[in-house]
Amino acid sequence: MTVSRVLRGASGFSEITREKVQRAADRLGYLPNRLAAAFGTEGASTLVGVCVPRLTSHLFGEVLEAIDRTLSRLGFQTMIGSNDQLPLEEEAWLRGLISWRPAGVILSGRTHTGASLELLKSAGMPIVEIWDLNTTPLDLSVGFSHYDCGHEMGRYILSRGRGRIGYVGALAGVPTMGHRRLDGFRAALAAGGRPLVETEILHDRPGFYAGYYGLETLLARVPGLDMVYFHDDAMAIGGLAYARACGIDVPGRLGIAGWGGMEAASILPQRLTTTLVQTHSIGKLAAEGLVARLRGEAVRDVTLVPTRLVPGATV
Amino acid sequence: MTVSRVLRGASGFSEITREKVQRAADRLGYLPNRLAAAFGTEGASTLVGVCVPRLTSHLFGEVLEAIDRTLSRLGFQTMIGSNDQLPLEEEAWLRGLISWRPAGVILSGRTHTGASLELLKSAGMPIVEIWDLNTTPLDLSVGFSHYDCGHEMGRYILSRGRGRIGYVGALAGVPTMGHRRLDGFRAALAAGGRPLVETEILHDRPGFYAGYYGLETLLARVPGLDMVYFHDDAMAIGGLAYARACGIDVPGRLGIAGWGGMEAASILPQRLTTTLVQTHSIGKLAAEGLVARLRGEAVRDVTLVPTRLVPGATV
DNA sequence: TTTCGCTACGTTACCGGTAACTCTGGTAGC
DNA sequence: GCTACCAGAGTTACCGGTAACGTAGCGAAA
Repeated sequence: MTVSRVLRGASGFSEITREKVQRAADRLGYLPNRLAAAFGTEGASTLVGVCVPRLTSHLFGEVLEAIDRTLSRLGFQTMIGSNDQLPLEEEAWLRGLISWRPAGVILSGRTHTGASLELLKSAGMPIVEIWDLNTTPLDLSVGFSHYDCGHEMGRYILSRGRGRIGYVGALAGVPTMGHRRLDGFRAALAAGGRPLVETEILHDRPGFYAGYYGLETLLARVPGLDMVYFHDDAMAIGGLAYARACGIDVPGRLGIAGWGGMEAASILPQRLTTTLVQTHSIGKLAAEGLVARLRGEAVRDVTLVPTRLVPGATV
Repeated sequence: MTVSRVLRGASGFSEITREKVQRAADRLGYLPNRLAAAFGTEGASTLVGVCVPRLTSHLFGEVLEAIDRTLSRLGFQTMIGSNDQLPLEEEAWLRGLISWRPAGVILSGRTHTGASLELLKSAGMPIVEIWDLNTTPLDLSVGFSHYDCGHEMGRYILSRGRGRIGYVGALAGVPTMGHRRLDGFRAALAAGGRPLVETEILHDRPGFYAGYYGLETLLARVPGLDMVYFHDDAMAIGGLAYARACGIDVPGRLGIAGWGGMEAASILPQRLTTTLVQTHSIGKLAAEGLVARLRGEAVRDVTLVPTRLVPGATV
């Protein structure tokens, strides 16, 4: 017990004892068994589960990195999972996670299966929903509104005098956040009296190729478009590449806008019109909020991390 | 015990009992406590630690995703860490990991501190070193030779008649694998009688900006270069952007080559000369090798995953 | 002197799954 | 009829850290 108290930094031992214990621990290379601690003591786990749609996305990579660094600085370990935006995958991962009795969990998105909700409720741990802000969160939410991103871009595009507007998306049939941006975008255009003319939503994951071929397909179907909004910057850059390859003048004949703020986008010959997201802040705030809740501190349950529309040279 | 046997799929129970147990488990929503299993029983952990340099790199994202999917398919959970290529960070992470008594660990790179080696040895678990192939691995190694990548590119560039050759790198002072590629590159050029003229190794992380400014700096110092090899594709694309911005003819006046195989590189106006890496194979083989070792199956301890130099239109 | 309160340290029990062992009833082999 | 064996089920102990409680020793207050 005395050893346990010393190594945990609890109280109830003398300075002399502390030193003796510390020396012995160092000499033996003693590593405490967190498994035993987490197992034997309710609420002593330092394990946090984080589920993101993909591990290959640069944006989510930044979020994940911010989460991992923050958690590890606060003495926690990160267990990851990826669900390809599929709630059923999330549920399966959650089942595996909860059997480790983690201290908390960070989920991306606010679409969860009924079974997931049951699991989360019975686990009784802090939950942070990130990325797509949930104003009525399960527990905590940190993020922004994808709908508003799309809506803001719609209004901006109208203000630039565009009238025949299309959209190129990805991951058709999957409840991805891009679809929420499209909803907001569509609503803004309709409100401005210039409804969205056509969409091309591929089944592929978002990426440069998908943007390239998506724009090709869309323009083949509706040649007269003067503006295309893309699922994200990677796709928009692909679209730009297609336009350049076809000799289509951007922004003269065709405007292009993306979303997400990709480093590559800013050193293109033309700066891409896009929306910047504070990935690092989201990850950091999510991790800090989770830990604050664990410590019983007061936490704001809904944290909006603002995005910023950056006018470029492509609209 | 009977319940434990049924749920583990061990033997020693009748079909009738199996069904009764299964029904009761389903009805109660029973989730086994892996913490208890891993804690109480030597070698029953299904936790695997994975340490990568960064979570924001697309290449490592692919590796990580392949690892995570493979492990999760085989019934394991992934605990991550990132070390920014710093062996000391790896050591700190390793200390935290081992206190969870994991089943195994996957490390990227083969540079480890003495304390890390001690920790790994005393933990006595399977270790997979990935990415940079270690022909005398701690346990297993899956990857390729960065030296050979650089060497092959050096020979290729000489074969294209280039003579005044420079290099733009990143993460100066950090023992990153890019430096090994540079070593191989330098050796190939020296062997061909056209030694490397100059290098510009930034302190920044690799990225588009770094490539852009790195090339600018390098050319300001040595204007007469006719070829520049970059740390990776992201930086090479940044370099291409700089060349385009300055009206430098690529590949006429300046050749550019990258490394890593980035999706963006293949839809640029010019296809980038680069080296493709089979990230997915590396991740999958690493995870499968780890599990095979855990199961006591025979495993090849060194697995070379070949890379491929792709001649583009920029050299 | 007695009692109280405090610090420093020790003892016991518990968390949940499972290895190792024990027990029971039925059956096959002699 | 007796023994050996086995499948199916139960019992006990253990993993290591820590909450809860116990105890010794000492100074201060009554």
